[in-house]
Amino acid sequence: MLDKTYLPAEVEAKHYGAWEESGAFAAGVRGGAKPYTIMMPPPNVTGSLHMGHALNHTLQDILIRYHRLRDRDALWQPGTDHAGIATQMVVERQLDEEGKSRHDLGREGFIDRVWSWKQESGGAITRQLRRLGASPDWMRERFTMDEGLSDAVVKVFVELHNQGLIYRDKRLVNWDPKLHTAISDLEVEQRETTGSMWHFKYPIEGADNQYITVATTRPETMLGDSGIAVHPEDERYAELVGKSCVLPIVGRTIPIVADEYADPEKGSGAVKITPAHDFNDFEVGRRHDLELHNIFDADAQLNETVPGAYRGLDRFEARHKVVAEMEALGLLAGTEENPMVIPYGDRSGVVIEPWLTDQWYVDAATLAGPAIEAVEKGKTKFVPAHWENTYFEWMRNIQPWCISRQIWWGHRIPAWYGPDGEVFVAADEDQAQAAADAHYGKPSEITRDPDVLDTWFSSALWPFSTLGWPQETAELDTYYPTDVLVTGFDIIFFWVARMMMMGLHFMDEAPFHTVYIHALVRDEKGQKMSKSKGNVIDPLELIDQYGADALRFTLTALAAQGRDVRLSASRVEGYRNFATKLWNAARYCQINGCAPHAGFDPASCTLTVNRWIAGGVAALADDVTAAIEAYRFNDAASHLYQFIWGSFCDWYLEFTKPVLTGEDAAAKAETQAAAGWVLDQLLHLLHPIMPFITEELWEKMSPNREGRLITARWPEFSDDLTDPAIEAEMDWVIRCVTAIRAVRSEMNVPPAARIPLIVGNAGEATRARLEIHGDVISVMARLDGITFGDDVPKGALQIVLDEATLALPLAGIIDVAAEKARLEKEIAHQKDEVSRFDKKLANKKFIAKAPSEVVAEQREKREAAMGELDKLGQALQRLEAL
RNA sequence: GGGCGAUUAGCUCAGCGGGAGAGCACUCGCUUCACACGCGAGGGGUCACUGGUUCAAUCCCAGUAUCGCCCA
Repeated sequence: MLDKTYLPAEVEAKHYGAWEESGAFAAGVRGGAKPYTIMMPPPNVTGSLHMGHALNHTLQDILIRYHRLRDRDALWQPGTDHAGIATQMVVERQLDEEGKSRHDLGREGFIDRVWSWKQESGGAITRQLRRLGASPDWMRERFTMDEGLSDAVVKVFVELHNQGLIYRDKRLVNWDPKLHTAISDLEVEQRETTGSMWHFKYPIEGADNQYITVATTRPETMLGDSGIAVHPEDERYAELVGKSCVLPIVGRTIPIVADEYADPEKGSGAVKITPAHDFNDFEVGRRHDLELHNIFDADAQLNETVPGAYRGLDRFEARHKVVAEMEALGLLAGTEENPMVIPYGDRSGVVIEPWLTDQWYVDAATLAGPAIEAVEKGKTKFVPAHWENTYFEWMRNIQPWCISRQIWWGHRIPAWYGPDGEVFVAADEDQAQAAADAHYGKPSEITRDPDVLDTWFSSALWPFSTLGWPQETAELDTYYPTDVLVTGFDIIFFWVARMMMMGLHFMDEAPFHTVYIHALVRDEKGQKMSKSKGNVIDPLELIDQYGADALRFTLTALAAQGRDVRLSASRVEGYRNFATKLWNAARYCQINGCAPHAGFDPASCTLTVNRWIAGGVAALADDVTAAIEAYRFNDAASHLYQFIWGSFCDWYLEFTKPVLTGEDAAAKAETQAAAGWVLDQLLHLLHPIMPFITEELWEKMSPNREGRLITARWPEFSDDLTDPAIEAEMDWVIRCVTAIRAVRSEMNVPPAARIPLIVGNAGEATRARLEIHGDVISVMARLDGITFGDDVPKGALQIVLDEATLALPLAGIIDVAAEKARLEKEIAHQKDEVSRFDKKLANKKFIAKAPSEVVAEQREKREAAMGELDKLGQALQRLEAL
C-alpha cells in the first residue's frame, strides 16, 4: 500500500535515473515519426540554476514530454556555451588566489587550465536541470567550444568574410578598461545617475578676452578635444564659425565648426568635440575632418599625448585635476547637477570607455534583412505576438556587430597578418600561409590575430552547429528547422535575432517557426531577484523542500502569457498539497481495488457516475491538449487542478463510495475498473507538468505493466463519451447535495445529525434521479431516508431545487424566525433577478438587434427565476401557516 | 523623448462583448473509515478614472493617472 504522504526525494532520484538509463530521452529512436525539436538555450558553463532557468526549462520540458507522448520523434538538444569573458574571469580569479596571472601561464597554459576547470566544475547546471526533471537528449549534449561547433564557427567566419559581411575596421568601441576587451553594445548597461555639468570658457584665437563657453560632463576628455561645434542656424555663434579657439591647458588650436549635432537649446549651444572618445563626436569629427586625439591607454589612464602633469593619471583623477586647473585659470564658468546616463560593462561593472581600436565587425544590417522578412511574413511567429515589435525595432536599427574580444578563452579568429599588416582569412594556418605566399610572391612570415570571437557568435549557430553542420548529417536533415524556441525576452537581441540571421543566411530557413517568450521570475513583491537585494529564491531549495513536481506546477500555473511570474514559497506549498491530494486519491483507489485494466472501454460503462466521469476526462483531455498547443501553460495547469481536485476527488470518489462498499458485484467491478481508468488518464495528462509523481503512481497502480509513463501515449477520446443528459443528471445531484449542505450549515444543524428528506412536487426526472442516486445523496448530505410527499411537516427547512421542494423536518431544532429570514432573503434575491431580466426584455432595441439565441436565453433565465420565486413564496407561506 | 505592458476580492493572478472566477489568506463548523499538506459551509469586488462605439462594455476605441520594462 502507498504511504500516507508522498515523499518526493527518493521517487525523483529513482525515476530520473531509470528514465535516463532506459534511453527515454533519446531522439531518433522512433523510426519514421515526425520530428519535434527544441533547441535548449545553452546556459552559461559557469552558471548555476536560478529561477529563470527553472521556468524556462519547465516549459520546454512540458512541450517535449507532451510531444513525446504524442508519438513525435522528440529532440530536445541540450548543451552549454563557453561564456568567454565570464569563464575567463572565473579561472583568472582562481589563479589570483594562487598569486598568479594568466600571463604567467601563457596562452596555451591558460587555455589548458580553463579546460581542466570545465572538466571539474563546469556545467554544474546540467546536473541541476536533472533535479528539475528536465528530459533533454543528454547523449547529444554539446558545448560551443566542441570540435564540431568550432569548425562551424571557422567556416561561418571565413564565408562571411569572403562575402564581405565580416570586415576589420577602426572605429570607436565600448572598451572595458578592467577586462581589457571590447564588448558589444548589448553588453553595455546604461545606468541613470546624477552627474555634474561643467561649463568651460575657451579663448577665441586672436581676440583678447573673447571666449566661447562649452558644457561637458567629462572634463578630462577636453585634453583630446579637436573642435567646437555650434548649430548652423544659431545666430549667436554665426560669426565665430570658421574661426578657432585655443584649447586651454593643452594649447592646441581647434576649429569652430557648424554642425546640426549642436543643440542650441542645451547649455550654451556650443559643444566641445572629442572624436576619439565619444560616439556622437566621432561622427561630427568625420563630417568636419577633425583630428583624432586618443588620450587613453587600455586601462583608461592618460597616455603620452597629454601634457606631462596628466600622464599616467586615472580618468577620474584627471577629471578633478582638469577642473581645478580650469578654475585656477579663471576659465570655469560654472557647475551644475546633471541627470545623465553612464555606460557600465555588464560583466566588469566599471564605466565603459569609448575607445578607438581595430576590431572585427559583422555587417548585421545586411544579415538582418531576411531575418526581418521572415517574421514579417509569418515564417517565424512570436508568442505573445507583441514581442515582434521589440524584435523589429532592434533589427531595423541594427548597428555593426563588434565580434572580436581581447581575451584568450574562446574561438580564436581565423585571420593572419603578413609583415606589412595585410590580412589573410582562412580556415587554417596552412591555407593562410599559402594565400600569403601567393600574395607576396615569396614565403613570408605570418602571425595569427590574437583575439577571440564573441561567445554569441558561436551561440548564433547553435540550431544547426549542434546538428553537425557544416557536415551534411542526417540530423541536420531531420531536425532543422526546429519547432519552437522557448526563452526570456532579455535575450531576443543577444540570441534570437542572431540565430535568425545566421540560420537564414547559412541554412536558407529560419531556425524555428515559433518563438515563445516567457516572463521574468520575480519575488513575491514583484522585485527582480538579484544577489545584491538578497531576494533570490533558490529553485533547488524549493525542490528539496516541496519536490520538483510542486515547483514545476507552480511555475506552470503562474506562467500566463505576457505577465511576470511572482513566486512565493506559499504558492509552491499549495501545489505540494495538490500533489499530496492526488497521491491520496490514488491510495484510496488502491485500497478499494481500483486499478487500470488493459482493454477497458469507458464507453461500455452502465452506471451514470462512471459515464459522467468518463465524459469529464474526455473534456479535460481536450482542454489540456488545446492549452499546451496554444502555449497557454497556466490554462493547462488550472484545468488539471480543477478537475483532479474539484471533480475527481471531491465528487466522483465520494459518489462511488456506496458502490464500492455495496452489495452489487457488477456495479462494483465496473466502478473499480472505471476509477482505475480515470486515474490512469489523469496521470497521463498531468505527466508533462508533474513527471515524477505521475510516473510513480503509474507504476504503483499497476505494477506489472510494460514500459514507463514517459513513453506512453497521450490520451485521445471520441466524442461519444460526452453525454449532455448524463451531465445534467450529475449536475442535479451535485446541486442537490450542495443545497442541503448549505442550508444545514446556515441553519446550524449539527453536522452529525441525520435527518429525513421529504421531496414535494417532484417531477418524473427528479423521482428517477432520486431513485438512482438516493443512497449517495443520503451519505453525502447526511440524510436519514428520502420520501415523497407534498405535505410539508411543521417546522421544516425548505429548499427549492428546480421544480421540486426539498423539505427537511427539524421541528424543535430549527429557529423558525431564522428560516423565515433566510427564505425572504432568497425571495428578494430572485425578485432582483427577475426585474433585471424584465428590464432587458422590455428594451425594444435589445429584442430587435441582439441575436435571437441571446434573447431566448434571457427569457429562459427569467422563467427559471420566476419558477423559483413561486416555489419560495409557497415555502414561506407554509412556514407562516405554522 | 520613443515604444511596450500593467491597473479585476486583503494578497498573487485568470477571464476579455450578454450582470465576474481561482489559489492563498480570512470567518464558522467538522477526529465523515484516501487525505488536517484534509473535509463542509461562508464573507469579501462602482473589474484605476473620463469620454466614445454598441441593443449591451470589466472586455473594443480614445484620452487621463499611477506603476513596471525596453530603447535613446
